[in-house]
Amino acid sequence: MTAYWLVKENPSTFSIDDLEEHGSTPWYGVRNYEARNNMQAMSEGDRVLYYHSSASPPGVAGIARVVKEAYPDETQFDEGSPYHDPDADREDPTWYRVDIGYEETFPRLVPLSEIKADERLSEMTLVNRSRLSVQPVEEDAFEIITRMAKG
DNA sequence: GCCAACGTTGGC
DNA sequence: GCCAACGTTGGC
Repeated sequence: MTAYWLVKENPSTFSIDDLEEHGSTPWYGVRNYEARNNMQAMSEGDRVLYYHSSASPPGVAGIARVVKEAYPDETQFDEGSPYHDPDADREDPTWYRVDIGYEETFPRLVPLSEIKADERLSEMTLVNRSRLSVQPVEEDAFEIITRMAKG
């Protein structure tokens, strides 16, 4: 069964236009346990809201898809990487990534302010736990936001 | 650029 | 195991 997620990225680092251009990308560098656990729970084909954080305005820019399920994030072993983790063990990696593929760019960005203002979305993790960068989304919320983008 | 929120680290 | 200090995220 398809599940729904939301991932955040600063668009000056990797926007949805960059994702469209590349087709897909490894989602590396996540160093938060809960976010990692969420990635490990993803299945190929799951749908993902692509959120632009630290943008003006911040909001959901489009839809992506899980194209490869969780596998070890090599950057944890790379001493030259900002994501290097000196405690990481090759036999039992700490950090994982998934691959995310481009699906569509919304005709307009759905700003965080509108999501916060909509009572139906008041339970969203995005609204209540602003710092979690990979989070599950209810199917209803996914549909509501998709409709807001096209409505 | 500021600063509140909050996850993580580390001393005890 | 508690909790203060610290660092980072991310909205504004």
